[in-house]
Formats: sequence, structure tokens, C-alpha cells
Amino acid sequence: MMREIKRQRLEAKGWKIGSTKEFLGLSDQEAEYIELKLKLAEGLRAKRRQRRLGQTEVAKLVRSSQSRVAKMEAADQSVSIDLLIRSLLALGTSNPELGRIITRSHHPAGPR
Amino acid sequence: MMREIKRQRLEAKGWKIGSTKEFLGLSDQEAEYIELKLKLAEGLRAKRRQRRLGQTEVAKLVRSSQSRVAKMEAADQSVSIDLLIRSLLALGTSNPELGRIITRSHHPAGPR
DNA sequence: GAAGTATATGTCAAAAATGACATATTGTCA
DNA sequence: TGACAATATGTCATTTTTGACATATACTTC
Repeated sequence: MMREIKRQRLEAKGWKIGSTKEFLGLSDQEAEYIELKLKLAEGLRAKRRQRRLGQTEVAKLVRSSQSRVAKMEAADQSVSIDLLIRSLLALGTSNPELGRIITRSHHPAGPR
Repeated sequence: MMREIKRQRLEAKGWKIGSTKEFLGLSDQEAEYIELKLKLAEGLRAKRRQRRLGQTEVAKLVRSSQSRVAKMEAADQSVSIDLLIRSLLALGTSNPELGRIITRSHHPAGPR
């Protein structure tokens, strides 16, 4: 139970050394789902920085709030892939770009 | 108001001659979002048929119900991209495949 | 290190999505 | 045609997601 919470914390934040799956006891689908979410989250952050926007500004574009944008970029359990995609689109992500983001192999973060 | 209902009916089903956008009064993002949903919906149906499954069987795999699967394939407004993606993953869709589905240009249905 | 700005985290009421069920429609084949 | 299977549509109680707000933590620049 505590374990469940920790698991979500971890998986949501991308704190995994190797790939998400074998670190935690996840099914393939769950793992794929989370990795996808992580990719979208990173994609969003990248896109935002590329456009030199703050989370607050993105929030306006997306008609959401700064806190939710932060959660999106953190791939929080409380955000859906739906919202991530809508946000990416709102930032002007093209379809091919979206495809690339989703297809990309996922590299664990890196600052800046 | 009636108009809104009709609009949703239409957009949800993919009954558009050209592209979704100029037929209805949609913003670019809305249009892109809907087209994406349509692609995923078609992708799901394709995948299901490829695997020779009925909606009821897919429902089991996804832990949902036949009616919801039908709605997914119809790209109903009540289904999220989230659920579509989770279902595709449950049917064993690989990441590259997912990328292809999303990237594909969308061709309006065709029976069988 | 204070002041200012950006991002992160926690919480919650409202809104949207979900599974389930009933039922209607469509498709198939004898 | 009729009978049977598959898919579609409508509705609803429950669950999940959402925007918003408060507040905490992290970054900058002085």
C-alpha cells in the first residue's frame, strides 16, 4: 500500500535507472503506457522551452493552470495522455512531430 | 444547440467529405485532435480485425465492455485518446506501429 | 542572502470519462 | 424469410481527470 504510493511516485517521475518495466513489477502494457506518457511529458517540456514559454503562459494557451502544466511535465498519475496531447497540439506540434515523440526511445531526462 | 449535437455526431463518426476542419467550424487544434482520434479508432478496428476478435473479446482484454469498444471504434466524444491508446496497447500494438497510426493521413473509413 | 520569478506539490469541488446494462440495429447464412 | 451473432446506441452510477487555488521549493540576479 505504501508500496503502491511509492511506485506511483517513481513511475510518474521517471526515476528509473534502466527501463521502467523491470524495475517495478509492471505488465508490458502498463510499462508501455507509462513510457509513452513520459515521452509526451518530455516532448511537452521540450516544445515549451523551444518556444521560450513559461508554464504559466502555456497554461493560458491550453486553458489550464500552471500547476497542471507542471504536473503534465512531471508525467503525474493525475494527468491523462489526452491532456498531454491536447497541450502539445496547442503548442503547435505537427502530426509528424507527434509521431516522432511517441516513437522515440525514451532517455531519462537530463537537466537544462 | 441541435447544431451542437449534430456536429458531435458527425465529427465523432468521421462523416466528412474533405477534411474535418473546414466542414465544421473547428479550430486547428480541435480539428487535429479529432483527426487523431479518428485515426486511433480506425487503428483499433484494424488491429482487432487483424487479430480476428469480436468487440466482446476485446472488451475482455481491455477490461471494458462491448459497448465501450463500439464507441471507441466510432470515435465517440465520450471516449478519450487515453482509452484508445490503452486498448491498442492491450491488443499488442508496438510503439512504431502506434507512431505509424498517428502519423498516417486519415482516409474516411471504407467498409469491410 | 534578500527579492523576485519560475516551477513543484497538495488539495478539492466540478466536470468528464468509464464500465455496465438494456435495447436497437445491422449483418450473415440457412 | 427467420434465427442467431455482431455491432451500435442510450443511459446512468461510479471513478477519474480537471482547473483552480494555496503554498512550498528551486533558480537568478543583485
